[in-house]
Amino acid sequence: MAGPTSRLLTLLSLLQTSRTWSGSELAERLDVTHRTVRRDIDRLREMGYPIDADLGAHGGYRLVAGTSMPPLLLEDDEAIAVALGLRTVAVQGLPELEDAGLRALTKLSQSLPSRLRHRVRTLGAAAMTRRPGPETSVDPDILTVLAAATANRERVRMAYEDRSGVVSARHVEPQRLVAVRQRWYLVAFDLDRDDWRHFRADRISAPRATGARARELMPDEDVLAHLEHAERAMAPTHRADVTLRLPFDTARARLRDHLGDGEITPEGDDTRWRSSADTVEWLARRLLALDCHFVLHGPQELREHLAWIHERTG
Amino acid sequence: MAGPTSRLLTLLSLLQTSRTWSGSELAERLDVTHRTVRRDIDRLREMGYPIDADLGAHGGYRLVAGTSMPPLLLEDDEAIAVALGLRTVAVQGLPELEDAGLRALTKLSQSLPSRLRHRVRTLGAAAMTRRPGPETSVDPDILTVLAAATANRERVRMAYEDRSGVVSARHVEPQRLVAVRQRWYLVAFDLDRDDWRHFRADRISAPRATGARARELMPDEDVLAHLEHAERAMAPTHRADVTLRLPFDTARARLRDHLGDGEITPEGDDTRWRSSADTVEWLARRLLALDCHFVLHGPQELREHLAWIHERTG
DNA sequence: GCCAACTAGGACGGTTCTGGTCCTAGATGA
DNA sequence: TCATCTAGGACCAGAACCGTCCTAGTTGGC
Repeated sequence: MAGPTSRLLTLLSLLQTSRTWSGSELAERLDVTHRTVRRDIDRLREMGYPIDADLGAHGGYRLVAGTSMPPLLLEDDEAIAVALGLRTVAVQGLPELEDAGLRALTKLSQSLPSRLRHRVRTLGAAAMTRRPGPETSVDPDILTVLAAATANRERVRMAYEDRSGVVSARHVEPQRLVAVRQRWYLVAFDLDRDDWRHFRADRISAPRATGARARELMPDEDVLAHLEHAERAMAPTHRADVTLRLPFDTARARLRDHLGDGEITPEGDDTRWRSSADTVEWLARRLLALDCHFVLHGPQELREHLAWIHERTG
Repeated sequence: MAGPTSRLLTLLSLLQTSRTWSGSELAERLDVTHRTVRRDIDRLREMGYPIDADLGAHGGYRLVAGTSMPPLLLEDDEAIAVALGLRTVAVQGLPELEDAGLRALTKLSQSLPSRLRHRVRTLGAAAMTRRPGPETSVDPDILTVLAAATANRERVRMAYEDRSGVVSARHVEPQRLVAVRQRWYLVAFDLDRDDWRHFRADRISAPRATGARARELMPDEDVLAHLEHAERAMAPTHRADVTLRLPFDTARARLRDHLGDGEITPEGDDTRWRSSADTVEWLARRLLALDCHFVLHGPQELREHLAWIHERTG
């Protein structure tokens, strides 16, 4: 609590409580003079965190939206809420965001104090009390272990149940964890079988990082190619056909890095997009997430579903 | 980017990516010497963020779980994922956590850059494509505006639709925003009617803080009393009867600050709890969130639902 | 229309912190 | 064994920090 650094963090956390603080209040809390408080405020502003000040009587300081995210300083229960929220996003989130959600969740889990970790686990179980849902769901704990091991390039031991229901112990070097539609796949080098394999995350149990470093490396394009056929095996049941009011390049950029995107072709100034999925809900979300105008050519179920959403969201 | 403070934040954000970083890598990234990196690491450790180091060749630093949450440094897409996750937690989350979720969401929304804000909104709409659900849902944006105004003690103008469907403009001083079961209520002083009122959040539209300070103040116990009868009017349809394997005081503490908790009475070393709600799902979650052993006396639907959960979660 | 209560920011000077350049010690894997 | 890491002490010049003065400008209330 001595240096100016931790004081700045405390100051930031106070300002994040979304109320105004007068200089005197802050000075008292931080145990420094008014002058130093203002110098600290200046410093935060220089660091890019915009702080508004109300002049005059009853004035004060307030953190407002800027151009970049300030560090989030969370209380215990807030951290738990964030962790639980991220579980739902990562496991059954929006396309394009499953990945970000999992990254954030891993980040948070890594530094989550153990007393909170336990609460997240029990509350997480409690939160699963709704909607069985057709989607095969994955335990978020398993996902975070895999994500951490992948990022850290550590070997993993785990149990895997293959397509025919046989469970076997595996020793792998994780290469990439990727969401294809609403399923998570781990692409890894299988040390026993001495070859690259992909594993459906919902069939993995009890994974743990061994601490040993992974050695094998696979270029990203090979990872994608490797998943292509998992992709095909899924036999999606709905097929959307849409004209996006987006230039081809923009459309391709927004769809970048996702599998199961189907065909993307230029169509005048617009882009034609044909994509398939298991549910119209998923197609609808994918489409809305693109955040652009579009003309839907089919199928009818998707059109109805979009109309229903439109009606609900105003 | 000059001072040691922003360097420490950068260092923290690097260490949060859940991989190990060698001193040289960090030195290069932060543009300082090895020695300084180690001094920075020491400083972080002194501030209470535990950093593990692997000795020897291929060693490196890694942030591990400690006793308190380090500031979360999020990328753009991660921030969006967190915001979306929190929306679901706050709007239809677990009892005891709706409040924390909303606090965190308000915190984050307040400092969310506008370019991200827009994306959160469209993606949020896309995420609502599932399950109409019986619960009356609230727009998270409305909740955050109300929460910020309440925390900041600012007056609010809004439109309100009363029980009979009549919409009127209101000018109020928000006092407290509280979740009773799965509904949010705003307790506020109505400036036109010159009296305290409570408003169901899902009937509020287009709220905006005027910037003027609120003056009236109501003690917390009065707020609760004021909501009591909203509470009664709800006519819950399920009534749980449970013996909690918890001392009376502990049970009361865990149930503290929540309305609709029904009766809590001591029963030997345990505690008897009778509570009602609209859905068995809610009762189940409430019960599981207590994280204790219990004996269920009824009703049968709840017993079945708990069995189903048990089966699903292993 | 004045005063109290705020933010904003300059000048000064003693004290502390910072961060590079030296070291040496100990752990680890190839 | 050696290369490659972390750990940490000693030194020191320069930078920063922070309290104690100031003055200026803004706002709301009485």
